[in-house]
Amino acid sequence: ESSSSPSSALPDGETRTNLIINYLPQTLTDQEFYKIFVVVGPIKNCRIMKDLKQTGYSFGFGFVEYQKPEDAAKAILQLNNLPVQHKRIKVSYARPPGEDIKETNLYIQNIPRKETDSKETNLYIANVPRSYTLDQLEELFSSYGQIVQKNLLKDKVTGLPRGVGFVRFDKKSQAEAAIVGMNGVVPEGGTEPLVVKVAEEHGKMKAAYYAGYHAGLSTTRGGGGVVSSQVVLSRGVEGDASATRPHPPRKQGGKIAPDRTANRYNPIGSGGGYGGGYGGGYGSGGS
DNA sequence: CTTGAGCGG
Repeated sequence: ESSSSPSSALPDGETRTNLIINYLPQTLTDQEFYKIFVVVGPIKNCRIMKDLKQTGYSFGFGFVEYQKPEDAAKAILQLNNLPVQHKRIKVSYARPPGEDIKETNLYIQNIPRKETDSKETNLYIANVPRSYTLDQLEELFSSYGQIVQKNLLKDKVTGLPRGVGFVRFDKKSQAEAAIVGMNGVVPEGGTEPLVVKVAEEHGKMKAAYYAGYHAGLSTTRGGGGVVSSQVVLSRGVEGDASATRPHPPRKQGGKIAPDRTANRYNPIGSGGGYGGGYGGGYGSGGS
């Protein structure tokens, strides 16, 4: 097997100081966040990403930039999978902002520049056969790329499968290929053609609500965008030529449903101007 | 019958 951990390990001898932390509990505060990671070494900057536009709720991930690369590496080893409240956080290298292709031995041309695209990698899948397991769902889509996250919805009361699931790919191109390849396909063990489209983003307000952010924002309009500001000094190589190996499942019955894959809308009203913007970056904590 | 949260600044 050729398992290359995408974000757990660095390509070659590259060093990075910037980490992305996933699966943060909604209730985790910036202070707690900082305290978890500062034990490894001095932090240059860290931040939990939040939707300050409306609710201020945590997106459930954040960034930690160490001053020293060895501390970043240490943090991955020591803090990845660390139980925090009801979750286990994931600590991995953040993607470098820019892409410097160093041609060492090879001439590389026409490399898609932003293949590391991060948005719209999450797919909504309906008409999943009720008998399917998570693994089967993954298997159904695994030929299109690395699946980084998956989920199958169950009925709240009965616990029975709803025939709706989600699959998140590492790259947008993989998700696009999966839509083209799987939308309208009747999977084995199923009777209806799958509906595969880019997932929308609901549940954010709900998450905020449960997190206790519902102070008084029903009519409040203070859009300003997502919290931000942090320094970056990592730049590196990422000659990702990951395989999109062909292993397309067969389409059955020739019964391909017409797809409307361009149905995305943003349920969250886009606010206007800037509102309350408080920073709150941690770091610069000397020894 | 679109979840929980995998990439900003």
